[in-house]
Amino acid sequence: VTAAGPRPQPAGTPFPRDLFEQDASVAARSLLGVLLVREQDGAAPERRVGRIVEVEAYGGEDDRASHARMGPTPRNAPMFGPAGRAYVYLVYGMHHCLNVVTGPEGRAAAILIRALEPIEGQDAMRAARRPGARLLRDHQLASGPGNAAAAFGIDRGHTGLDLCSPDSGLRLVLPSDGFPDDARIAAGPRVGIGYAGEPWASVPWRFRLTDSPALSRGR
DNA sequence: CTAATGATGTCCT
DNA sequence: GGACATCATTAGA
Repeated sequence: VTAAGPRPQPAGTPFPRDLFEQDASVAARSLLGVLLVREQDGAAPERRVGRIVEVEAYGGEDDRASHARMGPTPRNAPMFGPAGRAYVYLVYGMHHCLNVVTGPEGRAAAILIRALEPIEGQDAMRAARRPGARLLRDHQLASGPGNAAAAFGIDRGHTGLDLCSPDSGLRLVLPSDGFPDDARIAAGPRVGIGYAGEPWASVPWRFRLTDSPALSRGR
């Protein structure tokens, strides 16, 4: 993964997959500032674009907070697959969460997308949220993992999709104005995984752009 | 503003 | 049967 800074981004350029072929915690940090693009679908005629502002890294069988902690299962199988693909799961029976698979094939790891700052297609995002949430400000449309997936119309049908391919209807795009400064990035413990015990409950694998208004509630 | 709680499906024990 | 990588709503200070 190369230097930050302005770069032209011709249409049809694939996202650099090698970014996801390193440790999940390193890759997660590098995902901050990257754009998630969802092409229009039947229900949402607008293109939707969001900047990733909050992520969490999850490891393999050793990470007691990871879905991969029990080894391969039908649900977590995508985590053991090739890097750069989507792993989407359902939490609490109703919310979808989008992850980017990292690491070499056979080694489970993934990055949870926890919050996005809407850049384009805010109306489509609002329409995709549950009825009660449609009076929100733009920066709240995708703040939180369940909210982000809902705003982009993501569900388990997207699992396995190659997020690095320019042909995918859901894909990643490098930021046209470069990666954010380290000074804007903060790390802290992951949310909602107290059951994992130490050191997993405290390891600082949640990364966020501190000055973004679109962060999730549990800072 | 914070705290409590119900919704709801899938996976693991 | 219990727990869950959560969210929206309601109740209370």
